Amino acid sequence: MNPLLVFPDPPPPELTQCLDLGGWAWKAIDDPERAVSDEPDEGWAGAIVSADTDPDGAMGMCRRLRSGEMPLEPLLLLLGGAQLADLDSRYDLFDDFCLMPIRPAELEARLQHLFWRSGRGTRPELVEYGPLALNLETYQAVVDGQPLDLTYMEYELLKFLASSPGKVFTRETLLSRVWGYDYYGGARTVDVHVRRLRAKLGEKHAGLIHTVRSVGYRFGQSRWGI
Amino acid sequence: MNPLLVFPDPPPPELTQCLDLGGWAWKAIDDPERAVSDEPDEGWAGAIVSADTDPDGAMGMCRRLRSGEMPLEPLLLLLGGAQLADLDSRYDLFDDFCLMPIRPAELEARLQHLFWRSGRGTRPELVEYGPLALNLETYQAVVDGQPLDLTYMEYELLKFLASSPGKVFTRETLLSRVWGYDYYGGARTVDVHVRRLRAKLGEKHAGLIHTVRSVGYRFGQSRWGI
DNA sequence: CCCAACTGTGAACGGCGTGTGAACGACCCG
DNA sequence: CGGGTCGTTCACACGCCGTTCACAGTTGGG
Repeated sequence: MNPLLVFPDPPPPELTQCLDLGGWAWKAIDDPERAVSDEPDEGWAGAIVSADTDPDGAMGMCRRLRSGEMPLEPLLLLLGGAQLADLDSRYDLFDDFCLMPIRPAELEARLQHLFWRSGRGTRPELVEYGPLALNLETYQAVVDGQPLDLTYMEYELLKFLASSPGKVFTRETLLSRVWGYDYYGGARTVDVHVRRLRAKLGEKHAGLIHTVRSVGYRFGQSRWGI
Repeated sequence: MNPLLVFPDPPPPELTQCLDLGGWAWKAIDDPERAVSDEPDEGWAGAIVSADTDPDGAMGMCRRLRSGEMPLEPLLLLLGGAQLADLDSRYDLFDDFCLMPIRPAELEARLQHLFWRSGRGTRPELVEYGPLALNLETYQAVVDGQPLDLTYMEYELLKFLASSPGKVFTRETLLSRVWGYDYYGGARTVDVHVRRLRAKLGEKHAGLIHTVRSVGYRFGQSRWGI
């Protein structure tokens, strides 16, 4: 997922701890200018501004993030109970707030709720390996920036393989995990799908899927560097 | 000001104390039916649902208040820290939540923020994507400057799809999010509505709604990342 | 070097998911 | 009560896509 913009730098340790625990990507920024210059290619997923150490700087940061031609959303404000009075008639500067000290479960719920509200739902999960990237939300696959036109089963198979790079799967395992536990069909089905996947991956990347003779298939380099 | 609907009856004393202190008008309701029958002439200003004594009843109340043809907004949910886990994927049932025990200043700020949002809202009143534009206030849809004559369900479906361009939605997801969480009906309903939407969008823009075979539907080009 | 086992490949079949037209039923309005 | 609108359901046809098969190609061991 795109990283969250976090202010200030360094952020409160209890905040970073919660974010890391929840699996959120984030990047701390101290200077409003950096919000633009250091913006990731895919843009910010949102922002968390902590007002505990530098309230004025925090509110200034909110203003800057909201004033541009591309207002940053969603924006979560962290503050102490004593700062609640300062919020009056400044409701345009943030989308939600959370009182310190942080309760991890509350922070997580507020983030989830914010992303749900913003229409993006929960964060899109990505599966990446080298030149290959799978977006589980849009059902899109990309190699070297080129989108792949995969069918449903091709996508599911590639997703399963790429989720465990280096691991060898037997045909039986693939059939039961990708096709379904109760699936009963020929093992050659896997071969054919692998062949089509390699064809669509292109000559350059067909080698991403290795054949392990007498065993099955493996995605990506072996973990032992073979 | 119109009164706030408060659940349950009687509400927690610390809640009524806060509301009275802040000068909010309110009226306690214990039966979801009463939400309609006892509705003031001017309508409810919003709702506060407390889940501390009867969590299941509270969630049921939220559902009822949100399911009608006129969903009640804004809705603030009060709950204990232990109930945070139950919120998962129920983010459509409330607009904001507040942890117990209540801190008066926080409750006040959340109410103010909620009413600010519902008034001039951070909520986008426009949904735009390429040649398509939806005016959420006037329920009007426009493609290439040409107004579309959409029915209610067509509009809701298009709005939901266009709010998350690129994301693939299963028919089940669309039924639960557009038609309602408790809707039970055939998945082919979605197909027919999509077909009519494509027809009204015209041959030129029918492709805005893509079919993702074996999965569902997607609006717009699949953008990478988001 | 030879053979057996395994895998890649092309083609063909068949199932199933989807598009489409039409009909039904609920609801509103005159 | 009758006409119209809108949402839902049904039946059917089409075409994609998963599966299977036969055969050619490849690998590795004896």
